[in-house]
Amino acid sequence: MVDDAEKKLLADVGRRIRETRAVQGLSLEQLARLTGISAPALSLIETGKRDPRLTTLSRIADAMRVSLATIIADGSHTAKASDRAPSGGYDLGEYQ
Amino acid sequence: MVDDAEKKLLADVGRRIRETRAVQGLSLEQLARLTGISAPALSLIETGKRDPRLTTLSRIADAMRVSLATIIADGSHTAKASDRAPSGGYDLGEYQ
DNA sequence: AGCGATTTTACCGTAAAAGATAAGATTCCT
DNA sequence: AGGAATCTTATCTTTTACGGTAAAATCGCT
Repeated sequence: MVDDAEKKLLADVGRRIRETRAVQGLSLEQLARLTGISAPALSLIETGKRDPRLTTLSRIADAMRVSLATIIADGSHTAKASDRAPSGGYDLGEYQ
Repeated sequence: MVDDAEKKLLADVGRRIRETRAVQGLSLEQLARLTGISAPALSLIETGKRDPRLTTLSRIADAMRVSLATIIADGSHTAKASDRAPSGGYDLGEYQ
């Protein structure tokens, strides 16, 4: 996680979790009990300082009764799956 | 990761990654070069034997030019975000 | 069957996630 | 201002992801 786009991703996901939690009026302590994830760990995730595992995100989404997609919702290629990034960094080149 | 639903989640996500990779005609070795994730690690993820970090999934999605949502696409509450799980396991009870 | 490519598995080392706990720092009250 | 709840940060321990490498296993091929 040295990358810059990755830091943004973590920050965005964390912000969405925090917003969802706020809407439901849950404290970190309450969400910790519901998920089995400690409050300090949740805090780190919500503030984008930790790179959570897939099942960790899943437990958070489940506890708050929202889809994983709701929490992740990446801004980049968000839907169609048929969009070509014009020149987005990687180039398959000789491979493929 | 002792849970059963979590093992299913990892298996599902792994299967989707493998399918996407197959469609694009990439080998593990090629995807490894594109993502910076080793081929053995990718193999473990695709076979549901590893619980990947968020940025790891993101790098895989980016390399294959698909959205994170495409790869994750949880089956449970998959979209609307306004669906109430009738009694899906957790009960907020006194909290909330 | 045999060969090459691809994939899986095993082992080791490093880094980082996650739990527990405690101590600060904030925020929100009255 | 003072106090309580909430959130953040730090430290320590355990677990696990990840890379590298190498060895098996599997899967086309002709």
